[in-house]
Amino acid sequence: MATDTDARARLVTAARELIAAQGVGATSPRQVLRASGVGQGSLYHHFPTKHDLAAAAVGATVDDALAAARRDLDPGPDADDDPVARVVAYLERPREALAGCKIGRLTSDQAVMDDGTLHDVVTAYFVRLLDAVTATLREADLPEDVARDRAHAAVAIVQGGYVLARATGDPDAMRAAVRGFVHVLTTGLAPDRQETA
Amino acid sequence: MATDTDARARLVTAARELIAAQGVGATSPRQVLRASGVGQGSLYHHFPTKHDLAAAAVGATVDDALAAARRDLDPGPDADDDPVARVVAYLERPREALAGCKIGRLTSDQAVMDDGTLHDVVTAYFVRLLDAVTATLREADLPEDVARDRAHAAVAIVQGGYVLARATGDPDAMRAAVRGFVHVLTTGLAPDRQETA
DNA sequence: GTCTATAACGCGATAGAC
DNA sequence: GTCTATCGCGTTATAGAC
Repeated sequence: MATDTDARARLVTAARELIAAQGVGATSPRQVLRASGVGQGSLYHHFPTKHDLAAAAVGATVDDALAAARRDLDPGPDADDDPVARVVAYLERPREALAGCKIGRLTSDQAVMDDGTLHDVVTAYFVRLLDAVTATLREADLPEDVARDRAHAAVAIVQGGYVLARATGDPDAMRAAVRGFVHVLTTGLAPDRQETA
Repeated sequence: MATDTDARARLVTAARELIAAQGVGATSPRQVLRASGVGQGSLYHHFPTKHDLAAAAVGATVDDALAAARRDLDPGPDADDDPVARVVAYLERPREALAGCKIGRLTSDQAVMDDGTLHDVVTAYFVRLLDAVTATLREADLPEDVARDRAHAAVAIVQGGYVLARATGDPDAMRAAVRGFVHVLTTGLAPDRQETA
């Protein structure tokens, strides 16, 4: 049992790292074999097709990412009480900007978009993330449609920040986008702070 | 000469469409051959390697995209005089959201990021786009650093909007992100319009 | 300048021994 | 459950005739 779990876990871990760096289409089962140190027959025993391996890897990454977002957004015991401050905390969380979003990047991966299962996993991640941000903003007494639009803007800033950082090769491009958005977001809600940051 | 230009042009046109839909890595010279209708020897005569073909295709796409952005942002004879209105026009320009950004998507394409020439072309596009938006916002008497941050936010909204639209399969996700940003952008600058849209 | 034929390689997947 | 060997295919690129 330990052997079983170990080989499987090592395969998934290696697949997650390779897929995060290269995408699903550009990651071959052979690369996963080399990185995990597992034999070829072993891989195809646990994961009959590349699809199965990719689904396990992407599913685990999505679960981790959603949990991280909820830690920023949910009102915890030692978390900030102000809902807008929690959204700002989500926006300003340190990220490996040059690596790109492990999930958002899959949006450009034909192997993912053409695979119903994988596409659904990516869709579910963003739907739940947008719902969580929207719910947080609703706590700030924003109307439903305004909260939804603002949530879309917040998530888009992070995703677009990744794109800008990778494109320019400068991690600060993402921080600049977040600063620009947070500035207009907070000055819009509190006119007394307008144009002072 | 007409034959020469024609075959070359057809190759580039076909390559642009395929690369826009699939990325560079997932687009094979064979696909370009089939789509363009030219022969194999012909392709390798005009473009000795896949790199050369991709560079010509991506370069042309970048040139077109920059020209389109400048039409929105530059103060033309019949364009809006208000610089912020011009940035809003850039943000709200109709886009094929579900197709993704032809250039931004290349940021997740390993074949592009690993190729110095292609990477440089993508970098140059975003640097010039950010400079153009920054310059436009500077006309609105914003300090340099605020204008730069806000320009990063504006471009990130578009790029992130593409990601959200593709991820959720809903073109309105991009429009929601733009609405959310434009709303806080304009209410932040004009307190009298605050929370009324 | 364009054609067909083919080389050399990596891919995803399978077979069958152990 | 893991191994090695191999299949059939698509890839990028080249060779050499026309």
